[in-house]
Amino acid sequence: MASSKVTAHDVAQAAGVSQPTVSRVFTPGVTVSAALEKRVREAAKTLGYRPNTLARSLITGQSMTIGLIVAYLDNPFYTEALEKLSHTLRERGYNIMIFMAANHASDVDQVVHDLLDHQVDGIILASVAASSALTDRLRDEGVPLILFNRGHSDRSISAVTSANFEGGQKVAEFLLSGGHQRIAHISGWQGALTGADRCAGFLAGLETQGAEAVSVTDGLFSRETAAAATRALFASSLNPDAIFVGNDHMAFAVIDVLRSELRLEPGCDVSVVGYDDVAMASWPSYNLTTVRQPANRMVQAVVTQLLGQIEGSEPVAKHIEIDGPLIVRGSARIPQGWTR
Amino acid sequence: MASSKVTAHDVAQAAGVSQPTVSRVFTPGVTVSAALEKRVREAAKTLGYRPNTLARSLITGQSMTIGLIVAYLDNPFYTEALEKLSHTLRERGYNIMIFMAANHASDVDQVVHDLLDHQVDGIILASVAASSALTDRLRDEGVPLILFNRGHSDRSISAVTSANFEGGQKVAEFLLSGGHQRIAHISGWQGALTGADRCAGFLAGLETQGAEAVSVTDGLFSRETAAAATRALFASSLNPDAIFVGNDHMAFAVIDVLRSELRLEPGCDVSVVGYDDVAMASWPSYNLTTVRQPANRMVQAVVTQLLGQIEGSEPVAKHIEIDGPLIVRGSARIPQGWTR
DNA sequence: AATTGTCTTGAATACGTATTCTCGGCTGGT
DNA sequence: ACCAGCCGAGAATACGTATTCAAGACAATT
Repeated sequence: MASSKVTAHDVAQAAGVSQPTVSRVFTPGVTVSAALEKRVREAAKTLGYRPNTLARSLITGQSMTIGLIVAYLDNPFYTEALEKLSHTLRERGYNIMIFMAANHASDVDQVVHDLLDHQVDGIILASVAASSALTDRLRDEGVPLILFNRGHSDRSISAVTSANFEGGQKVAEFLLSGGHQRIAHISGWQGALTGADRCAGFLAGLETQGAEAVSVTDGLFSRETAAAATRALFASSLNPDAIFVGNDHMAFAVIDVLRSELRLEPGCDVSVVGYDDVAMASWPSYNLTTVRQPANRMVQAVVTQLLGQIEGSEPVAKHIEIDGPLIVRGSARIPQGWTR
Repeated sequence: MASSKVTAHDVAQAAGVSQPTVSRVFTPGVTVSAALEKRVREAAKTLGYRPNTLARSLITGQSMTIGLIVAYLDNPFYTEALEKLSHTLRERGYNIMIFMAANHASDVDQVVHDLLDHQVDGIILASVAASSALTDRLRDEGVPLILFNRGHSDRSISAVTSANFEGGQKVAEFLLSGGHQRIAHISGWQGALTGADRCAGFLAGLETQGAEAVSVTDGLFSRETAAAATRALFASSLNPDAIFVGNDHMAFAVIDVLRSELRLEPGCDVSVVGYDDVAMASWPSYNLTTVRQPANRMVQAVVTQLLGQIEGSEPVAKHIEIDGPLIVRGSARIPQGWTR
């Protein structure tokens, strides 16, 4: 059967052909006579030959590998995305080299360098910011980069996000239609465009109807920070009747505090709206009204754009925003006659 | 600064030395005179040189890459483990190539072959079963394999699990001490040793005290199946007063059904115990009593064992079981004077 | 029938690095 | 002062494949 290391030479010898012929048999799009191809394939099969991807990559310059950097997986939105990314890239023939990076620029830079050493064909940054030193380096190396769920001021680098500004607006409209008077916002991390845009859209949406938030706090995309913000909010005299939370992950923490510490029931005593629509949002315990980020379409967009840049069919960088609907559940009062 | 592709030859030329000297500078454990080393490092820095890992791997036969195959990430226990694995392996100088595989043997085989083509130094299977064809192939190639949170009857392949049998026993003891009379079990998938061992330990624990489960159903590690099992349980005349659920992920579904459909409060009307102690188990909404699987220690064990087999310091395969405590929270009645 | 062209295949080379081998120079011991 | 031994660096080679180049066979065109 298969011995430990079978090379193209071994197969060539067994089939009575030259090594390049073996290579041609395993290279799509290259033509070999039917007779030889059959001999080669048989020899390869009995010897258990499989081409060495490393050697192939070394010469073609294509590793067929994508580097993926993720900051954290606490937020299930990213695990969902990771799962879909993995499947989609695999369908397209690419592999994933994954790294977890703390969100410090130095750590990210280090990880990117590691990826470049491995000759990855492209890099996806999921919820991680890219320093300009880093983008310069990548441009220089000619390795495409794309941000997932993270905006970037530099339009020359690609990014896929949901329509965060519009999403924020939708929530504002929904809460105002519900007749809420004292609306608070526990925002996503303001250091990220994702968080800032949702916040800006929300505030703009309120302003359109002459309203204003009674409180805006940065929840830093963290459960603990959001929980603390909730306690502070109700310890003050503000007495909010609605809270828009920058993502579902934080919204769950807010609901937990409301219910178990403040004895307030979401949807009755206070309205809570999140952002993402992760699977857990539909679980009965939370039943969270939230803006859906369509992970499927976002992942498709990321893959299409990135591989387009790699393979040259879509060389120009793009910011892609994907619109998502407001999913109305029970955690926030539903306006009379709301149909949208 | 850095141009697109800088090779060791370029650096050698710039520093006025030979290519092998450059290689030696970047190979730990090889000695080069201080003067030359300095010249080489400076030239490398100004040119922006970094060694090409592919070329290095091709010749050394070490890719410094570990293949990781995961079945699903719905269960947060695995995302937690993935995060820790990533950090730990990176500290040890290894990279991760990740694949999601459906739990069909054919899919796993395909993925493993892809990994082998990439010359990975070792493979981790997380909650995925290994066919014997596959283990044979790996043994033949000399690539170490280790199972994470999955047992295997063949003792010649390594595996790290928690002490599932003992964990099940602990739950039995706890529930019996709590005076429960009609105890049901919604087990983990019986096709996996992990699920079967917990179940066996649990039943054995009951039997020790002359008790017996009123019902045992296979929950298949799935939320939907567990939810359906719960409904069936209470639609019958069994009227259980305690349910041991095969993992936390399913236990959350069970609690959701109990509370939102059956109007039963866990910890008062029914006791629910899970297994894993994922982060969510401590959230106020669930507050789940559960057996902790110490992800940290399990990951450490996986990495130590796998790298030991790769680097030859620990060549013999091992089954490692890691004991975890029962974490008592509010979802199950606490026996009088329980201190353990 | 002769010539042009196409198609197949083997020989040679390249990819970028690590390692073996060799040689020159240097140290240290007598 | 001489020689054994050692160390450091360059030349050559290897890793396993894809690709270029040249040559040969054969079909097609005039």
